[in-house]
Amino acid sequence: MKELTKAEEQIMQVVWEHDQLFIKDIVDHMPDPKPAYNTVGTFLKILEAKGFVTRVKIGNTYAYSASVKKKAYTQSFMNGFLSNYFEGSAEKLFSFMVEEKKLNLKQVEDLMKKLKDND
Amino acid sequence: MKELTKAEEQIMQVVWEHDQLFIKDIVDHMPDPKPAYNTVGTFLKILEAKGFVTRVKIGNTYAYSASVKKKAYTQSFMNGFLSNYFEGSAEKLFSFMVEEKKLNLKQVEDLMKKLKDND
DNA sequence: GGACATTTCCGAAAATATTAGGAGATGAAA
DNA sequence: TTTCATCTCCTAATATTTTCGGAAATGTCC
Repeated sequence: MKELTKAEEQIMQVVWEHDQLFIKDIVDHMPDPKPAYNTVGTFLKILEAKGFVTRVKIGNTYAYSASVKKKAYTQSFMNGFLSNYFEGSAEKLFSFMVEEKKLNLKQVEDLMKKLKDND
Repeated sequence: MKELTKAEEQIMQVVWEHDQLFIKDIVDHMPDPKPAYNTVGTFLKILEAKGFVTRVKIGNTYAYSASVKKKAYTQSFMNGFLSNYFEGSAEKLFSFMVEEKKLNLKQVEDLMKKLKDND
């Protein structure tokens, strides 16, 4: 899976939030300082070439939507993160989060109960 | 905390693995294709300016070591990852890892026992 | 001392990423 | 039908990142 650059990722974050949207909608949803309309257009072309978005003509203009799901990208991004910082081990990341107080054990227990019920 | 670019990060990964080392040692530890000696030197200068490494003169040459600990950088990198992909929630990342079969519940239970004992 | 290897420092070329303007097309508004 | 706004496509400037060569300094080996 191709990687996203910072600016590309920002666009994708907006695209992922919506089913389908026009360039101007993307601009609207971008955080300030908003990029120029054409800047977003350029990135969408790049993202289309990389296979991250597709567009369809609606009326006389194009609407864009994500072709790579956020989940899939997250997955691959996480694998990189795991391999660079945790020797590829999710357990190590888990322990790290507990140590760093991102997760506390009580929360984990509750979550585990819920997850077990989903089995 | 400043961000590392891809190439800078690769250097840091090597520096983090060792207490202190010379440019040529870093080159040796880089994955193929190994960068030129001077390329590594340039990155070390950048990394020093960014505050990630320090150097001390040993004999007539410089030895480098990390001034930002891997743990600290991991922490800040993870926060970015969490906020971009999990609305800042470590619980969501945890659930994601379980769903994606990176973690299974048995492993987590075992780990939790260990972590509790450390309290 | 002269040849060779290593290191440092400076500078810049090459590659990549980011930003956006201009021109033409198209449709809507007066 | 002229004018205005919007959208697309093409193009290129700018900024950042990545890569490394050249020259000077220093030490080593005969």
